[in-house]
Amino acid sequence: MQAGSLYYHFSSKDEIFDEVLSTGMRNIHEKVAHAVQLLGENATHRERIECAMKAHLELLLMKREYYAPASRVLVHAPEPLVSRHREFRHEYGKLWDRLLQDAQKAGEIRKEIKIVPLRMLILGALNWTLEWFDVEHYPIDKFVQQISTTVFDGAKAAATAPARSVRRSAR
Amino acid sequence: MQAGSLYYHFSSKDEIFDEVLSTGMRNIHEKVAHAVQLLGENATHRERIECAMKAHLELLLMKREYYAPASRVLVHAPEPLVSRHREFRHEYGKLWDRLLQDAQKAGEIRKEIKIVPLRMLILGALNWTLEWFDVEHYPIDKFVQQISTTVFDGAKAAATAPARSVRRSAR
Amino acid sequence: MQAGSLYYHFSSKDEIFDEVLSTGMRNIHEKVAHAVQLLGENATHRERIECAMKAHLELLLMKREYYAPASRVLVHAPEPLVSRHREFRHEYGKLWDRLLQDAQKAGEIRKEIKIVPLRMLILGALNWTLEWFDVEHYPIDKFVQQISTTVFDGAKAAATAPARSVRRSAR
Amino acid sequence: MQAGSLYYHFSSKDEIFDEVLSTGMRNIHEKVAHAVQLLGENATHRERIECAMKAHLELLLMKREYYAPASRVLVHAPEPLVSRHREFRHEYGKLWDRLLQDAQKAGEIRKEIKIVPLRMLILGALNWTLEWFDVEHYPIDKFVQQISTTVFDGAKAAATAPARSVRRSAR
DNA sequence: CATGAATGAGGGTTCATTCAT
DNA sequence: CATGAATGAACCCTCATTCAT
Repeated sequence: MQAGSLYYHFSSKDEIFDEVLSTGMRNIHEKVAHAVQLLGENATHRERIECAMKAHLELLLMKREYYAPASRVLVHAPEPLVSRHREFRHEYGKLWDRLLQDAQKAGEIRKEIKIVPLRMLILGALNWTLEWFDVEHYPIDKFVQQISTTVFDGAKAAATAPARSVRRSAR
Repeated sequence: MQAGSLYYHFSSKDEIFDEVLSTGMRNIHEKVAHAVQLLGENATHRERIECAMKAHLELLLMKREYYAPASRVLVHAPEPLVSRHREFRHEYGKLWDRLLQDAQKAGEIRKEIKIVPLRMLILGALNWTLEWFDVEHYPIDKFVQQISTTVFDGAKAAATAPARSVRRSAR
Repeated sequence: MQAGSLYYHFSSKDEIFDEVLSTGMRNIHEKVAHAVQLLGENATHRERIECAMKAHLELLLMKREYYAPASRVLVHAPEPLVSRHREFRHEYGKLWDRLLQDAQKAGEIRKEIKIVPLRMLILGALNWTLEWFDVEHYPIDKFVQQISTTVFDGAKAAATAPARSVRRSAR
Repeated sequence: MQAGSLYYHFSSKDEIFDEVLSTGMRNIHEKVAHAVQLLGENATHRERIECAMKAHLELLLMKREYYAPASRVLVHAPEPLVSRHREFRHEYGKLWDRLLQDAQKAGEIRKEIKIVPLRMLILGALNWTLEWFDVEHYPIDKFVQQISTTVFDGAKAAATAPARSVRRSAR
């Protein structure tokens, strides 16, 4: 296909951006929602969240050629498009917030944990994989499991000598 | 300053990239190392790690105008430059690995936790803030504290009913 | 036509150089070959050579706007292109050498005359016209005739008193 | 020396051109005049002309790094400079014309030969060497001798069967 | 006298876009 | 629908020139 031919289907590059970006966002949203739904009602909330992580990460890394540029390119798009995209992201964020809130309500996540920062922590860790994760040499599942373990169970050693005891200095 | 003026100081756009990218990397490395060192010997490992998070995040977000484009631009740089940059990242990664390993040796992080994925989780969460964090409306410290709490202590509710026990049927 | 438009047809300035230079060379080669061929079999070798001179000179000077820059520009072209061009020149040189050799074999040029320097003498004289010849004020034919007379018959006075004998004082 | 430093000595690039081009012209003029003069009064006119050819060619090819660009660059210079340079060339041309005319007056060159075209023929052949002559593999003297032989004695075979006899067709 | 630094015009090139076919 | 061709703005870069020191 020649460059000029695009303009029969789209009226500008930004319109293509729009199409492409929202498709990407929609795909990830749908895949994650679908994967979680497939788990059925009997899964624990933690299982659902791990399932969401896995679905998100898999799509991201399997379609890396698509998602890596897309995330870089968004910033150059014109404002109306960026807003629309933020909408989508926001919708998608709500999906995660629901997952996390449900877990919290069910007692699988502590009350003191704030949902939004937790969501950003998780999605940040997941999205950043585009910059470094090597699918060839490390299984996606394993990384998901490690995030889950760290985030849910915590990295801290079992409560022997409380690290707290030392002085809590510096700003 | 006019576009042409740059070429007195640099011989090509890529050389500017190189300078800019490596300066950015060096600055962050130095700032984090320096901040941790200032803590002194009496700090717990967790405190050192929180301090590193804070230093990293502060530089990233205070010089956002610099770091946001830089992270997007790297991919367009010519290979030799990208390699050099990976070196720097690697060096910086080792700084974090040392912090985390020391914590693990000191018993502040569980033996089962793998250091590299943990580092990637933390740095991913930190770096991704460039995409969403709003310095005006939320204090950096607080986000650092939340990451730390989640990552160290875990998001899981206190060990009353083990989440695992819930498992019944699953899909 | 705008500058940018060229890049639909060529991928770089050097490619344009290449096209332009080789077309120029090809045209001159073809025109000269064709003109000589049109002369038919009955022409003397001298006539053929004069005809080649005329064809060469006419194209050069009628398309001066093209050939004058082209000859200046070649030196700035990248090596592979320069080599290719030397090939063409070499081919063209062989055309002249054939004309001259045939004349020599037929006894129209003395045995002692070396063909290559003779060719370079003639082509040098012809090509240098780009620097000075004024088509408006002097007929091309006449210059060709003068070159021919000089080169074939020699500028020397008829062999009455051998030039050597003249040696007296002079200046 | 830095680029800017030139502007203490010259006020523009064209002024440097001017200096450089006229120096080049002057040098060649002087060298040729001097060489001919050194020959003394007893030389034949042909010897003087050969000597001029040799001096011209030697300077041109020994200082090729200078003369080759100079001849290409002249055309890009501003009009006043080009005019001045034409003056110099003209002066130099007169030197040659004198040599040739003297030879003609002395009977060493036939009356029918026109001096100016002859001069242009000779200088064209000499100057064009910048484009092809390989000093490493061929002696300058020998080429001079060959030009001289061709131009003075003519390339034509001794008058046996007059080439003329054939029909003088075409054109 | 020389240099370091800046400037701005212009050249080579890319790229989003347009348009006739 | 698609293509070949052209456009013009913008980018990277060079180079003649200027100027303060």
